[in-house]
Amino acid sequence: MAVSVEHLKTIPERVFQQLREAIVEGTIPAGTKISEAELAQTYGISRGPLREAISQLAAMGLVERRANVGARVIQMSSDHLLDIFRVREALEGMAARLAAAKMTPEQVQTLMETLDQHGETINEDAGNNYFQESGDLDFHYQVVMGSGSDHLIKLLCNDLYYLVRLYRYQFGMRSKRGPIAIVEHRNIAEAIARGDGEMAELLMRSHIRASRENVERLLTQQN
Amino acid sequence: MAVSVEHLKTIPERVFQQLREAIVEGTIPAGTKISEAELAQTYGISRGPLREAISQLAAMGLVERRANVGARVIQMSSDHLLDIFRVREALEGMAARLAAAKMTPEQVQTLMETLDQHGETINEDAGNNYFQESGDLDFHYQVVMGSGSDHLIKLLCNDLYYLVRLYRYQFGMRSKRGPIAIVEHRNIAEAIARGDGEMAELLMRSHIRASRENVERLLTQQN
DNA sequence: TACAATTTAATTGTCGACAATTTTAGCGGT
DNA sequence: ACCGCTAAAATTGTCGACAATTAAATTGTA
Repeated sequence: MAVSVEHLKTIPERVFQQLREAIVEGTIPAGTKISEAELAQTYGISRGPLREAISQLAAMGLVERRANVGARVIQMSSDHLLDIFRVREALEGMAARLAAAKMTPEQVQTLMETLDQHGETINEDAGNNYFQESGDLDFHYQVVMGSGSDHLIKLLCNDLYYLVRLYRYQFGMRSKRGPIAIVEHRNIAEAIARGDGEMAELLMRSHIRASRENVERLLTQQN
Repeated sequence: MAVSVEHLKTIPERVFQQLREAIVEGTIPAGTKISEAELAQTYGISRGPLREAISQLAAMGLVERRANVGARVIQMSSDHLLDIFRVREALEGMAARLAAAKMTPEQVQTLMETLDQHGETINEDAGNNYFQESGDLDFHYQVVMGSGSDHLIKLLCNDLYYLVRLYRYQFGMRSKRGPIAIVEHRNIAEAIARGDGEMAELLMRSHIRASRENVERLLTQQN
């Protein structure tokens, strides 16, 4: 997932992004203690900027910080995970509604092409969950961007989606909902394309709810 | 609005809260440049901890920060304000739905008593918007807490509600929806009390949407 | 050996000084 | 008087060292 990088002017920003990626990708495993001295040396910087980066990570919920003790990479509980789905259902439902009203024809066109591509990918390679999951976020990302809401974009694209990626790594569950999700995506996109915000929200919420219920099933049968 | 204060152990936390309150209350007016040197001297601290506090303010959207330039208190645009309402509609709708399922009888009891009190206050003193507005947030606060969702609580109570308070100061509009809002609050509370999550969400969203449309009207006729 | 208290070590929190960047002030030319 | 350029001042970014707190190790005792 390429992230626009143009202005990593300041050290905290750059280190924040690097740490965020390392945590999400699992390079720094869940529960790991974030040692300031160690990381400062690793990145060749002072502890000041590093602390600011850690604060940002704490603010978005990727690490938990306790005064005079330090920060640890969060390890997600089932409750925490299901909670995220509920917030996504609310926010992305609204995003879909707004996208139906505000997306430009070009954006809709791009969205459709993305879906076509996902459909092919899944046929060619039914077992590969990587592209599947990555593609899933791609779709949601585009819808949120299409909503034109700065707050929704910030909350979802800058915060929640990283938690989603983290959970996918930590729980590592293969969903098998891929083909169904593709169809649901297409239905949502068509509602957006015809400007039916009400329906777009309904379908998006239903889509995320189904995803949550699926995860809920996997969690209960696995414990 | 009393905030639990038990552990303002570290300087950044304490200063963050103080600055947040000063900004929301208008003590530091909109658009004001946040001078690090000046504030550090004012609070009698070093610039390090102060910068962390400013980062937190930037993360929650109360100030805007630019590298090598500094931070300024945000001045809310109409678009920004309406955007907040849409996010609130989505999040608080979900909060009400969850609250209907998870609120304890004691919490419901407290909620009802709060509403009784608001009703009296408004009758005694129909023109006083202070208690009205303050009471409004009180109600929403209790519902969100009742949802039991850590994420919703964080997003709404720790972030968005401060922006709401800020906008109420910056725009300073007297809504006159007070009596109507009270009735809407009561309907929402009753839906929650009887465990009807679907209806609670519907009513909450309708309530916030009405509030937004009212603000929208005031904005267009005033410009 | 197990446990508790005390001392030691390691880690986080805070500070003051220096470096880099931006903004302001001053100057000369047209 | 106005505009562009240069230099100075002010502000933010970064660093290294010290203080305060917490976690670990050691010792003493039952």
